Amino acid sequence: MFADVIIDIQHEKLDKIFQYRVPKALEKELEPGMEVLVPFGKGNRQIKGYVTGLSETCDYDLSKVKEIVEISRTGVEIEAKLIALAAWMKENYGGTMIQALKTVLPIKQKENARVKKRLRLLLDKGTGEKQLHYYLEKHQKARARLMAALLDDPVLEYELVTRKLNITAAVIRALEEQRVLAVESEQVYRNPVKAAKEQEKDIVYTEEQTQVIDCFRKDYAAGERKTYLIHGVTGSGKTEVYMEMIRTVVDMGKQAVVLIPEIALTYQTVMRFYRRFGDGVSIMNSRLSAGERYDQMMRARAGKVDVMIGPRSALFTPFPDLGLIVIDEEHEPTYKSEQTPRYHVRETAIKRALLEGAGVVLGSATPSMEAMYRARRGEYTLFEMKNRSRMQDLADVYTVDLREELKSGNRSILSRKLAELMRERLDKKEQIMLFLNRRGYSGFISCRECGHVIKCPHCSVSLSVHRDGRMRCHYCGYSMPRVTACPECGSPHIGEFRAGTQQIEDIVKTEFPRARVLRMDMDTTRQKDAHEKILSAFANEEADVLVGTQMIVKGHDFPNVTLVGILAADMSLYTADYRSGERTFQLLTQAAGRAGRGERHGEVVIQTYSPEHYAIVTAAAQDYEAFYEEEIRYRELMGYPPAENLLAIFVSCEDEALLEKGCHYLKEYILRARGQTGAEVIGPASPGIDKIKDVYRRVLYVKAENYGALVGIKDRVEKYIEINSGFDKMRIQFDFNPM
DNA sequence: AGCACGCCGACT
DNA sequence: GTCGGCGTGCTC
Repeated sequence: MFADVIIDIQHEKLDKIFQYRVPKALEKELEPGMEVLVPFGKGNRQIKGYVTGLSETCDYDLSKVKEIVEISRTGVEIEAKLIALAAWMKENYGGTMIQALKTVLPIKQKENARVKKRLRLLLDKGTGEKQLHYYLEKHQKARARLMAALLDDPVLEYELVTRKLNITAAVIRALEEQRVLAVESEQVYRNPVKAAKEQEKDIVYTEEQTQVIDCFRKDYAAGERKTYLIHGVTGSGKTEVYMEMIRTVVDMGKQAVVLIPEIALTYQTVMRFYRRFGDGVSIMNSRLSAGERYDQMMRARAGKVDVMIGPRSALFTPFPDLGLIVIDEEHEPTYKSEQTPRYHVRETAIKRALLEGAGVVLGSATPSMEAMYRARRGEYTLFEMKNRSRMQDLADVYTVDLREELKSGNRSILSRKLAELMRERLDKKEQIMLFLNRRGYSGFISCRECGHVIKCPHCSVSLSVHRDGRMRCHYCGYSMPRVTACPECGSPHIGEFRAGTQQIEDIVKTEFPRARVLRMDMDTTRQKDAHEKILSAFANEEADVLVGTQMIVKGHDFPNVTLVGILAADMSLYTADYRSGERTFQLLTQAAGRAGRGERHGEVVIQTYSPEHYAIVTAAAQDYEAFYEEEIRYRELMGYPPAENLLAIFVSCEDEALLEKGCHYLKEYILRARGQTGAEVIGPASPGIDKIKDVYRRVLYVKAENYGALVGIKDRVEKYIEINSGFDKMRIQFDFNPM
């Protein structure tokens, strides 16, 4: 028997799998995930490694294969479980084991911490120069080079020295022994936020909250570990429920992970957890350096942390006894990784919970179609929280038909209704948010008179305009020449939808010269902290109107905002993918939730060319159920997730002709390999942008009811491209149920 | 990362 | 010749 082992050394060149023979005595015992001691290199020095897999065959020169020395018992089970999770991720999302391990294991991130290694000169200027002359005399070029650099700047980055100055580790070690320099590495334990634990006054829970908490406690005490979905409207007090659940597991000596979309990780949220759990809370965010992040992970591993709060990556916190995983704002697309392995946090969290005997809680005001679908099928336990805990009523929502505006001669981006309400607010000194939803916008064609949008006849998604003037489907590759008149009503007012935040800012300034306007988009937030600055300026009422993209709808509470204008709901409604309706509903619901968070009543204006579209009708009525029913019917009809499963295969290559050929062969192969699974192959098509940095890109979609069938196809495709050298020059990536 | 090997200039 | 420094390549 042979074992695949990864070596616990942080270096790129060793970042691969080594095969070892398994001694007969260990055959029974050895399992993937175990830490082992293996001989390595010329001197057979013994080092730590992790077993990632076992096999009967070996594809390396047998005479060179060495034997595992022993199973090392020092490494606790923590890593073993995470490695098992990595193996599952590799299997279910594609990519290599190394890629999976890198996303899962904190040890591998240590190399980032090492980047922080520095060299410090220990000699003063005079002695240093003498030393430099000595090296020059002795013709010790490398040492002289390093010495000269150190005299210029007594502290140098390790990385810079080895890369730019071409100095090997041997030279650095020699000078270190001579006490010429010291190698420093940052190894300080830090807890980024400190707060005294305050005794929070006894919270009074609503009936709904109590019911959810009690049900969870009962299950948990009975040893039942389930996945719960909390569908709770904004303001229903989900966070208190999470905290109470976490309390339950923490009191049992277990730990909890709380996942939050990066953007929602505000000071306010974090402080609430601090007040409740004191120093046992630890936070991960993108602001932390790799070293700090590693420290956090090590603190968790050592049992010094009870609750880890953070985005996606916090899911892999190496807790000794994980009890609960909470995923807040479960529907957020940031929970899907954009790098291989393209895992989804929801599915991966459920898998981790299963491996470690933990529970999972998903929460959202607008649950994703996937989560609700599973809940309806009984895979998750569903809780509904329909009442706001503080006495706030829902905002009034007006839908404005932009076609009517055009007919009555108003060509402005601000409808008469919106302008009128804005004037009213400005007089009352209340604040306004104008929201231009551009996420995923991809240049669709729509008629200004009747609202008709040009869609793919096969896939029922919008066609996108390309540079060559044709309109294309990003799923199946269907294309047609750009139309000049509306095929429905014959109107010539048909074209690409264009509007930017800049333009809107200008219009607001001309129409309301006295209003103070702030703009928040990619341009104005490029600088560090600009994001926070703009939001706090608006919160301090330094401006009357905030114009922005989707980034303004998350996080902060603005009690003085009583009017929210959604300028063009269609922008997200007609992005070229099957999730556009869902995304629009979520964004509109969230944006509407921004109005009237304080004492005063809020109003929302939704401007659209498609007021009859179900996503808009149901969002205006704040009716999730109705939206879900309509949307799931569309998904079922078209065979889109969650009704069926979709595998995207991205193929890229510098040679366009080769790429076309490769895609063709790949499609042929999949058609043969699919067998009786009933899988369908669509494409190849352009994945939106068909060329990045001179590398051409295509995408193939495989649709199947059964997820396992897709995994099977992925496995066979991986083997097929490995065997056929024709694919050597192509890069192939898999993405299950892409977002 | 850390070890061996081979190359090269300098010193005996 | 030999010695030590330095760059390179390899590790199942």
